[in-house]
Amino acid sequence: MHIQESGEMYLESIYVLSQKSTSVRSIDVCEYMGFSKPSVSRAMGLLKGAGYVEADENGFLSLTKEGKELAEKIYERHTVLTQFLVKLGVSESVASEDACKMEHHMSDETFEAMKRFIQK
Amino acid sequence: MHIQESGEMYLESIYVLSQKSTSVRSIDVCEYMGFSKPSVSRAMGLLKGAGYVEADENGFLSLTKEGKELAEKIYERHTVLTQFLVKLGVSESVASEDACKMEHHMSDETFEAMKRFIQK
DNA sequence: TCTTGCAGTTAGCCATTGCTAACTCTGATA
DNA sequence: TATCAGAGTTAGCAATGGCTAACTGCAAGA
Repeated sequence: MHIQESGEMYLESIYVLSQKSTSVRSIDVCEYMGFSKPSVSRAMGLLKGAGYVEADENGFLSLTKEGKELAEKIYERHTVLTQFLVKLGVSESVASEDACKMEHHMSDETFEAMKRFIQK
Repeated sequence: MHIQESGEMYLESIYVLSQKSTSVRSIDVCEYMGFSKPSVSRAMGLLKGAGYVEADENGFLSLTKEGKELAEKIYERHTVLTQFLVKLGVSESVASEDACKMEHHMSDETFEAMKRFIQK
């Protein structure tokens, strides 16, 4: 199942919020991402349909196995890319900001090369 | 004047084509980018309106001062980013492909850091 | 009980950016 | 001269992904 950059951002947000709190609702995603309720509602519907997200009867969101794998992948890219840029001399805040944008636009090969770089 | 990622790609294409040939037409941009004539036609209209591109009475395209500055900036990012990734151990073809996507998504600060890295 | 407020959904708008179909215009050739 | 091909434009479709307005449904407090 193909997923867009925006879908990756939503998954990553749910993943991050899940680590800070035991329950994540759509409204938490709204607040975290700065998007409106309808935008998040539609995105959740799409991600549910694609099998990445589930919601229980109270509307609490959780990632499926596939959703979690993808979210972890993106989140790892975010953290590695941030560290990588900081190691290159970029300021912490700009590094995190750029990581957020660049994380969706690189191949596994490039990512692995950056990972090797920060490990040595 | 704000410009989208797609606009940057069009400017970069015109810039690259201008260096290979003395005259660049819309149809050359179509062939180079793999887009249809209407897509390129509309993009040229927008870029003309935004003051980045001009066309003479024969339809030959040229970049304005602002257009050229922007195109050069993007093109420099492309070449520096490609070299940077190759230096990190990424294969030439993947480096160029990723550079094409990432060049639109990084701050000046990150770009300068990458430039410093390849110079040492 | 009635009302109020919060969470979520539905309907529909808008911009971006690709596309095809079909048109115009111009210049070259039969 | 008449036709034909190439370049460019216009009109309009589709998907993506934000938005607001307005709705529903529920739970808690007056």
